[in-house]
Amino acid sequence: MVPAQPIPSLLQQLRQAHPDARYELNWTTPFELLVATLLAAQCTDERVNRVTATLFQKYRGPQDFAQADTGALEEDLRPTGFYKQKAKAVQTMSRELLERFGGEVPQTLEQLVTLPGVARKTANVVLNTAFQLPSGVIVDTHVVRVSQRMGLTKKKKPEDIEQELMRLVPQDQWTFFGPAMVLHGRYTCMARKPQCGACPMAAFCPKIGVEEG
DNA sequence: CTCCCGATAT
DNA sequence: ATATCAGGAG
Repeated sequence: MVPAQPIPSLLQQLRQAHPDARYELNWTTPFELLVATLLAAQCTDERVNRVTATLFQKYRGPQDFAQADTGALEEDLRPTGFYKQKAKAVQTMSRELLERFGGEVPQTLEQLVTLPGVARKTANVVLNTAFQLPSGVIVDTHVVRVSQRMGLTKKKKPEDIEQELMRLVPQDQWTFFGPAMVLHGRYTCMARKPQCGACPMAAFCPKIGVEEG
């Protein structure tokens, strides 16, 4: 599909609005970012950061998560929601990381996606952010919503939307574009009450299906 | 498509 | 009190 406005100027405006767009999860190693991104499923980055601040002092690497008591880990992860699934995912992911990848976070999307709890969004966050690799475009709930509102896509499925965005946006922009769209969705183009009056991207938005804002 | 779940906005 | 937020697996 053809976007309402040319992509180059859209990217330029987006860069002006979010000059140093980056993912807002706190991490010090690729492994920590991987865990934090797993925990971020259905949960705000802010809450994940509160949990990981203490979590990463207690669990210093995949070894610690692999050997942890599952019940204790569940309690540590409780505030992020879906804590039983997440504890299981983090623990089995850590074990597979040790067994199959020598405890190192793999640097390809194909390998990352084989880990439990890791799908394209999580893999792209890790690759884009920790390794600066343009493996794909991060498509989370914000990017889905913003892309649709801006008329960049009419697709519904995140994977289809990612394909469309990868086609529209030059690859060397992907690691900027994803995080910038996330920030725009989080702070301006919100799901409930989009700030259309103060939106820097308004010129690129057909405002179709956007309720009063 | 349903389930997983706590936290915050309304 | 209840709706909404926000990914992945089965």
